[in-house]
Amino acid sequence: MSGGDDRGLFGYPLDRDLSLIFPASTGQNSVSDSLQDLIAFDDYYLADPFDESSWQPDVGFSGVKWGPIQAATTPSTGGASSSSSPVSANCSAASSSTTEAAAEGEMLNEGRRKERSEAATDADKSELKANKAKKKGEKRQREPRFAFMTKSEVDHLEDGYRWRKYGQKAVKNSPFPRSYYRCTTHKCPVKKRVERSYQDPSTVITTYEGKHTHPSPAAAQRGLYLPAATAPPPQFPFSAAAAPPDNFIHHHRSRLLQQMRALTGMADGGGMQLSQSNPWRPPVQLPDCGLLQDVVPSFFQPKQP
DNA sequence: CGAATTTGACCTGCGC
DNA sequence: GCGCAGGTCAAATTCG
Repeated sequence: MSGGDDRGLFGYPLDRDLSLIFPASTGQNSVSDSLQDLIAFDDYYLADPFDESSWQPDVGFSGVKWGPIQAATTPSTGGASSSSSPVSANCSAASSSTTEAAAEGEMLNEGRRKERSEAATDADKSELKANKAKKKGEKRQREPRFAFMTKSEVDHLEDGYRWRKYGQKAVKNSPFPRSYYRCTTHKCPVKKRVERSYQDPSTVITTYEGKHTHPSPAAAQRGLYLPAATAPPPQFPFSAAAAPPDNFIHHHRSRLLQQMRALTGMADGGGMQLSQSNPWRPPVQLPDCGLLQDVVPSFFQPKQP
């Protein structure tokens, strides 16, 4: 982080800025503690949530290497022409496979259920075989994943969505188990895995997979989320208005600031000016598809003309 | 009593 | 083909 920058993400002094994002009820650490976390962890990210090109589409924890992110290696599935170029920053392209993958996964699960059921008919079984045959030769495609580390006492961090735990597994070379959660909203394909780092037990590693097809319940409850017609579902695990997981923005504050500066063409270290007419309104036009908007509460965003 | 969690079994993919 | 590890299912259990 550059020195001398005592302005927060939205131009407020840091304390106030972060408290806007993290209401007192959600904050576990003091702002200064969190900023220390930021410094400590900024170099140890698995993927940069603000740079889709760093999203690694098929990286399980076993395959994770800590360190700088390389260009995304998109899975080469049957003639896909993605080659080695980074994932497009285009929103629709980034989300295109989500529903298909979810449907496919559901089909496989359905097949398993039928297979296990003693009542499964021959017709069911043949249908299952057909499905399996269809799947054969197609490499199963995973949805993009995004992982981040958080210093926290609790494993399951509040992120505004409702999750149901559906599994837990022991992790090789780690005394801590990995928990599997699914979004409880009907037909929402998002899953997340939570595990504690064996290298630093105070650190929780959370991996999100997929994109929510609905606003966060927490946001809806507060009436902050725009209607679906005007606001697309969040492209990022966190909804626009819901509080992101604890420390998330704390950990990525420097990149948020960088991106904000890039968007505004502001020189590094320059403070942001707030609109006097509307103190809640940011002085910048956020991109339609930027991930940033999913972290920045919707009420910070300027209205479309 | 319904919802959520736990947990052992099972499936899949991958490396050898 | 075999074994291992990750991921998921679903019955049993616990919780509110």
